[in-house]
Amino acid sequence: MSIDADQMKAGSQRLRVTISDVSEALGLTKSTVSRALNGYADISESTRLRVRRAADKMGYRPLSHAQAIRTGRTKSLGLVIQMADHDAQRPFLAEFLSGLSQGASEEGWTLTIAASDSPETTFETFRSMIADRKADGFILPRTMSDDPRVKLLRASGIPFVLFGRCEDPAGCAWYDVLGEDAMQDAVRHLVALGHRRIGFINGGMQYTYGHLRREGFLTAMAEAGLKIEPEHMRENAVTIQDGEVRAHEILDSSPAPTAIVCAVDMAALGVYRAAATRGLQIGHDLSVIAYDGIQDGAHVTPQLTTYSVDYTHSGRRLSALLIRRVMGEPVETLRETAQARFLNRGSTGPPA
Amino acid sequence: MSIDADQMKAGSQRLRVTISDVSEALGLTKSTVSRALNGYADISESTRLRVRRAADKMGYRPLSHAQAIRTGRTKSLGLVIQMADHDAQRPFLAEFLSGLSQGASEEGWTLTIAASDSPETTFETFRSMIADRKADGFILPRTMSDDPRVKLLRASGIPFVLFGRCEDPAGCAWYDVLGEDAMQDAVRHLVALGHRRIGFINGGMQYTYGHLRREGFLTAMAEAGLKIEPEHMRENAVTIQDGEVRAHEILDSSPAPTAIVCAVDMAALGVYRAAATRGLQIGHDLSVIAYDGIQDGAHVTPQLTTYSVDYTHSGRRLSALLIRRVMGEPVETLRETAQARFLNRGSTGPPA
DNA sequence: TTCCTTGCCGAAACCGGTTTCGTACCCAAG
DNA sequence: CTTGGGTACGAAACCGGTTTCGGCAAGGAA
Repeated sequence: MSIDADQMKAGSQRLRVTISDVSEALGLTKSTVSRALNGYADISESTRLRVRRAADKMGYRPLSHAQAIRTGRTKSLGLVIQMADHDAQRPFLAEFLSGLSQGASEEGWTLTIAASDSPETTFETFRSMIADRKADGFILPRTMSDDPRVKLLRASGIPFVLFGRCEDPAGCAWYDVLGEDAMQDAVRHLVALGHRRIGFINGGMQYTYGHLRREGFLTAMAEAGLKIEPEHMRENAVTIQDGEVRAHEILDSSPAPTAIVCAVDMAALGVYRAAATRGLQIGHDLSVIAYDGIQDGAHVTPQLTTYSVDYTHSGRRLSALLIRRVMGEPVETLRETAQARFLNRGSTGPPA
Repeated sequence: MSIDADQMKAGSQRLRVTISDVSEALGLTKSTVSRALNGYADISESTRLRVRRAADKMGYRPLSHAQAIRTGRTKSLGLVIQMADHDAQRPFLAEFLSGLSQGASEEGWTLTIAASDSPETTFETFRSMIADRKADGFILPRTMSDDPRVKLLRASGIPFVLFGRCEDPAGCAWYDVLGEDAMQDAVRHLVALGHRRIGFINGGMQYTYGHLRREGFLTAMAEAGLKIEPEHMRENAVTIQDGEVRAHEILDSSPAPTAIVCAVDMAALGVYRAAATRGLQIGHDLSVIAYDGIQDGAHVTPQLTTYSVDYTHSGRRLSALLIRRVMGEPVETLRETAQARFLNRGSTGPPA
């Protein structure tokens, strides 16, 4: 008869196995069992094994909130979703959450989330989660250049990890995908195809990624000896509508660029629309390369050439890093970056 | 000097106000303070007020995990996101989570989420969350006709609330939007415009909503004295691609319908594509009415006429209901339904 | 006056763990 | 044979709350 069966019979939770049950079954004290399971040095290897086995056999699972009262750690990671930019994060929110959850549960941790409808309430949400110890640390997606969340957490001494990077690295652990390298690579790709006039539609400039991707673009342009035309540069495009508007502006210039690099896929889909309106054929009259790898990019014609980010994996890494941070590892050892994967699809070609 | 200032000064958490601090400050015992704050009857109104005020002034916030050890309640709501159908839920996941979070935090509860990559792991995810008491109850979105999650939770005696309805209402609390009424209304609307041949593209038939919306459609068709053409009926379309395929199939029939009702917006966007391919003008050559109210529906031409569901509000109600359920209210009093809101936009017109 | 409620609060146990401290035991060194 | 130092575990305090139980004092009925 399994533990589950026992529990079911008891209705709900009567027969939960506690640490006392384990210790009594072994003729040891609670303290010994506790230290054995937590790997203390003053427990002999033999009893450690004995305890470990008995605990497993009896189906003992320590209650994290019972541990929390003494250790102060809830074993839960906090995430505050800012609804203000949920339009921008909508395409990968599900994958991202999935990754975070996987990374957390692999270590027996959980993911506690809260949503804030406005930037002002974001602060209050953090404060109350911190005050109530609802999370041991926080994941901060969409890092901004001057991020108030970072200031708050830094001042409060609460561990956190960025999805993105930070100019002032003090106290900051992070995971990021090198968007600047992707932008650079995109330009090189277009140059190799023969393009000389290349436009750039950037994403939100309040975020650090905006500046980084801009740098990447400019670097590659300079490297190729190409001139930067201000009329070919636009910013803050994170939706299809944004992209469409910016694309028209850029294509109104003369000479218009023969290719456009977009910092985010959504903007690129807007470029598709603008091109359709103008009778331009993507991949022929106008080349487009973007970044993110959202699903919709595979469902337009031609398929969008882009740099794909694995948001599931990103989430998993972020959770892993944050857990290590909460457990006391120094931030310096908790910084990872990765490269986006190039999806060479149909939206590029030699200039017409 | 505020509490926050005290805490900041202390570095991290040294000066947390405990219930003992409050009781000592008042010359009472912990037990009296506890009962006063929790509304026990054997505390006089005057001391209750005194305690309440002192607690507020001192910034006392009970730790939910400290309470949990005795009460057994974590004050957290569980949500397991099934990645299997995340394509279908992607458009409103953010709003939904936001609503859930709002509803939870309004009562001082939190939202704990986990993701399961496959239907098989879903079960395991629930089991481990239950075993570890990570949540006091669960929200079950996308209710299925024969839902294994319901069986599991019912058998375990764990409270839950459905986003959707259940044919066997035993132990089920729920919140749902009456999609069948919307489908019915959609048909009436089209009939009023003069349509006689109306097609129907349904969503996932494993879900209860599939059957309900089908009933709604059929009821209104019968009511209008219109014949049901099997060639005009399709199912299991939850993505743009699904909708596109189904639309072509239906439009290949002859006589083809002059209007199509879709159970989900995504499918309707597929109908737009099929229509474009065939040179049919939506709202003129072919009328379309759908359901969900996703953002994209406002960004196609013509704008999609649809029944809009407020997923934020739905989430908020679900949290509220589940909390009441966890606190012991009987399920019979915890069932709510609402109507979708008709967005009469550009995708309908009289038959050509 | 006495007795019995009733109202209101204190004392202490309890929840399920963790952590500090003390100590019995064993072995090697003096 | 004593002494010193680890090793490995037990005893008990502790974390921050909740809940049971008991008792004191005031008030009403007998």
